Amino acid sequence: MARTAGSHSETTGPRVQEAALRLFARQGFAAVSMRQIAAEVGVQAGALYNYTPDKQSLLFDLMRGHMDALLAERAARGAGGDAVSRLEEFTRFHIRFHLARPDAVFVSYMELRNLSPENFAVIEGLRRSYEDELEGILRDGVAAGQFDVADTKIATLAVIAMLTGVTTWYREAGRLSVTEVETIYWDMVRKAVAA
Amino acid sequence: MARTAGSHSETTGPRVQEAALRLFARQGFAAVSMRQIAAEVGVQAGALYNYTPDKQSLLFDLMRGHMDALLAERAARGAGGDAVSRLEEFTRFHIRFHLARPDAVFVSYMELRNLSPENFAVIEGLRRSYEDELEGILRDGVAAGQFDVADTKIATLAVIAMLTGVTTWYREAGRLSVTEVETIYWDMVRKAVAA
DNA sequence: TGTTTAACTGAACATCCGTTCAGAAAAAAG
DNA sequence: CTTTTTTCTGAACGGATGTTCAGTTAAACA
Repeated sequence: MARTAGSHSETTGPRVQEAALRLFARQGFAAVSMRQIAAEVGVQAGALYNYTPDKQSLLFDLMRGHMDALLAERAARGAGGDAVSRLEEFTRFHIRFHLARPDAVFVSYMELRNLSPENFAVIEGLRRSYEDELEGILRDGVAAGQFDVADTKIATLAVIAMLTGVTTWYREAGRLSVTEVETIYWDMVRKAVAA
Repeated sequence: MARTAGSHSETTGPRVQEAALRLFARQGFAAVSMRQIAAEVGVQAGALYNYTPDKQSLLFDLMRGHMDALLAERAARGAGGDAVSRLEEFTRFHIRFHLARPDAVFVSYMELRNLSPENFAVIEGLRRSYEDELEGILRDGVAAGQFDVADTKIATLAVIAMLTGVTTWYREAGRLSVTEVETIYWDMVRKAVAA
């Protein structure tokens, strides 16, 4: 028996990606088998190879998709105003974006070492360009006398680490809304780099 | 042929732990095989079971050892002074301790999901008690009017995330000494929670 | 309608996995 | 020296792994 009723390429493809993302986030890339992903989709393992050349590409495509979405949404926001308002925009955007896709964030931060060297270089480059935007804001603020940080590169990484950490504890059912969380973190970021 | 010359329990035991820690940090728990660890030690896979009941215990023992060392060294420091000086001590200690054991930090933060539920609960409890100490400092500072944070629990997690993030970029061969890094982070932490 | 095409099955491939254990050999004890 | 004990080997266990592929079936097309 092959190809049971109601199966279509257009729905199976995305479902493979969704199942892989969810499983990779919960168990880790190396601990998830192709048969497990296939079972989640409701298909035999061999059928997955209609949608991905191999397991490694499945991971890479998820990560690149996440980074592309991050940079695309970021580029869509207007970057006007002075350094302080741009930093607030960046802070709120980062929290909102990351809290909306906890699985993709988890996979993108935890599975870097499971990428092949070439794939790793691609993801690393995308991440770098995101960090560079924040560092540019900090540098502008320092030049304008609005910020005071000893080292803009370190401050960039410190701020991003602090903001991304929100994904480890935030739960939708919790007592705080995303906007409230944004405001609490913005308060700390603003003071941390203030002149 | 068995038991080649120069093999001793006293040296093999620690060597198993060291090899496991290094490999888990570089490849991840699930991606490392017992045969790989054994090869690193220079022994056959079966011999590992003289030193650990199973692979899961190997991971758990590494994590518990790390957390025990963290709490023990923390307890050894005198916790005198006002909230500001205690926070500075905590900040500098956290950075120094974590930069000294990058592999253990990496494993302890990345492999939590590979612990059995019971083992996870143990590690989580230890981590919680470490976080509680920082939250206590923040609460005291708020009560004394020295700090101003909207939510001490969130501020605790934000500060720890920021500080632990240092392990992702710091390299011993880099341009900054550990003490310089401590000072840069302390400057940001101090301002972030300041009244 | 019949024919083509895309999607999927089910079995197979070689290889690796964690773990066990009888037996061998070196070190320690007497 | 001989005996005991500890440490390790080497083979084996059942099962899981990623990936391939000939064959089957449902959908799309003519």
